Amino acid sequence: MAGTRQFDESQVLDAMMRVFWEKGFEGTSIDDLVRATGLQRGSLYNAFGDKAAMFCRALRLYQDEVHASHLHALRGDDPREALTRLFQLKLKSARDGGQPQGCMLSDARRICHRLPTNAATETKAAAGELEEALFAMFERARAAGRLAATADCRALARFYAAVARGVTGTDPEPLEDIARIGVALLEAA
Amino acid sequence: MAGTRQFDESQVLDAMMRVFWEKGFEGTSIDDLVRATGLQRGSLYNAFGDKAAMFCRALRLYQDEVHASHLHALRGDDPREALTRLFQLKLKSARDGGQPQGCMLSDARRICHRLPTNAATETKAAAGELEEALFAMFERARAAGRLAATADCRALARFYAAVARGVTGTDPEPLEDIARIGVALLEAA
DNA sequence: ACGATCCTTGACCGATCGGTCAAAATGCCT
DNA sequence: AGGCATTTTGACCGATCGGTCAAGGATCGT
Repeated sequence: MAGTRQFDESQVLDAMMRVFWEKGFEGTSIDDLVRATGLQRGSLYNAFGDKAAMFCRALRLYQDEVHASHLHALRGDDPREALTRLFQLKLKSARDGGQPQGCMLSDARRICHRLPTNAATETKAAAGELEEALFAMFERARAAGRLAATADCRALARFYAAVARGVTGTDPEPLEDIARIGVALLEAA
Repeated sequence: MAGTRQFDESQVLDAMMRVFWEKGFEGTSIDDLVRATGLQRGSLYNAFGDKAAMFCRALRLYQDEVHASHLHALRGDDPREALTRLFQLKLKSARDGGQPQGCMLSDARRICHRLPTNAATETKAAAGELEEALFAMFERARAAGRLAATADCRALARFYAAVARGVTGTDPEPLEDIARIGVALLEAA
């Protein structure tokens, strides 16, 4: 029963991410993780370090899986299509129902003083990535003539980043409305 | 040193609200509240009940102070003015710096299963109040001819409620941009 | 085959958690 | 003045917290 790793690390990380995502850092106990992963206490500590390190690894997975797909949706220079793709992603995950309703990043920001310093700065940076991706997309759109030359790309990016933050945990039906309005209002800009 | 209340309940509630607001329900210990209020453990329990009850009282204060002012901003039938007032409130509290950056309601929703059932439903209801206030305001605006007759008030309300949720914790400068865009885009609807 | 190395297991640690309680102290009512 | 009700106080409770560790078993290199 020992000598070599008895578990798939990525599966374990996925289980940990779900727990942290759903219950938050403070609300998650090591025993919660033991139950969710099927591993024993000591194995968890041996593999990852301490609770903060476990959270960091789970957070990175969260960013890679959830966040990265959002950034990818904002490719291209057509703002209407890009925003539609972004909202479609949100809608899909809202309909799935499988995932928790909160946002791990917002929880991470609240408790970042209890994390290693590099993770804290990394978290802050990640929180701004969506705005940057939106900004870059809007600038491409303006250069391509799909957006008025006078459009304030920075302000638009900040605005739609706020919308994206605000829809986390929203039910599918209201989310459809929000997506429709979000795209429709863009036409005016 | 006893026999009659030695403290001002509203002051104590205000202190408790700040702690819960900043650290969240799970992240707040009774000792935190003891330190913040200056009261002793037993006095807190004698006055309020248990931790969940303390949180409920603090949450109600939060709703009355913070939430109610937002609802009040949405009076009248001029959507541009109403939204401007709403954003101005957010901007003011962002500049104050005195208040924590998170949203107590979102924390409350996460841990509502640990609260008395009535508080849980009350919390869910409160979370929808802003949307309802926006909806009513947009309907008044449409009736007054300040909004296109074809405007989807429900969808607009849901959209701006998402924006309002999304700006919590945002710095003043980006918030100004968001407010400007939010009002400007409305003109198009 | 054998020692070095690594992983697993479950008991265990001190600290802190939310919550309780009896005793002391005070104010109120008659 | 005197009994009653209420608040304050600080010690105390069992449960749970995050974290550690020695013992035992399995694998690998030689």
